[in-house]
Amino acid sequence: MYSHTVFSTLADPTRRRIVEALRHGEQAVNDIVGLVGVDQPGVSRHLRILHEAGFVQVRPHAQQRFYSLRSEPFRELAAWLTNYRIFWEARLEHFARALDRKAPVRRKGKQ
Amino acid sequence: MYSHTVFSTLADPTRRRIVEALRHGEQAVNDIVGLVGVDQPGVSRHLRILHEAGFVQVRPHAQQRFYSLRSEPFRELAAWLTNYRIFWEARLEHFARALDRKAPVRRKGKQ
DNA sequence: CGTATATATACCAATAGATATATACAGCGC
DNA sequence: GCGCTGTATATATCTATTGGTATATATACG
Repeated sequence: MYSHTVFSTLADPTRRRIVEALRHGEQAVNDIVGLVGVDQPGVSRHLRILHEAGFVQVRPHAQQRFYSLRSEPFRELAAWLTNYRIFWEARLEHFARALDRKAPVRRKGKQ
Repeated sequence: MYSHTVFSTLADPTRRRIVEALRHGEQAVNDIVGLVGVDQPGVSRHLRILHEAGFVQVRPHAQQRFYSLRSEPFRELAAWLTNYRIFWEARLEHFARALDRKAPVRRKGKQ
């Protein structure tokens, strides 16, 4: 068995497409199949990896299984990235502005 | 030839250790060897991949080559992560606070 | 109870990536 | 010029992952 990390999980382009497909809400497996262009067993295998890595959760309903994203790995990624924030500081303003609603940034003209 | 993405580049733990080793400034190849626990040719091969992926730049000096981090891939990663910010919003305060020096967050006493 | 549908798993061939060993090349000091 | 050190590349081997086909399991429905 192999334990995937956040990065190795996202290293596969098919899995990134699946994550992308789940961005706006939960999807049944077959819906995902139609979106990512891999056959159903392939999608199921990737979903298992995504599940083991904590990226997705499942909600069974009838014969279908609805997958949706979990937040933890994204937080982990954000935390990792924080260590390197000096390298994308130039874009921090952008970033910060994205948070406006939640915690407005005080622009002080570069101080 | 294989073109690595930001994620597949970081998928390898040795490369993450190399990036980590470069976090606080440039290092010569042999210094990195001592830090990451892989033999020198191995480090060189990983450095090549990191270079091709835009993670590092080189400054030759005498026989040594000093490697240092570039910002672009980190910005790319941050941009990707932005699409999923709804998933780590809970931690945004933390995040935002990390920026304090640059753009202080207006704490509204949790509102 | 039997059939259809949705999903998961097993097995396979092909491929990609990692590590180590050996080798080549370049700059420096003597 | 010669050897020494630092760095890069080539080769071989090994392991892990991918995607496909076929099959198994589970739930719904008539």
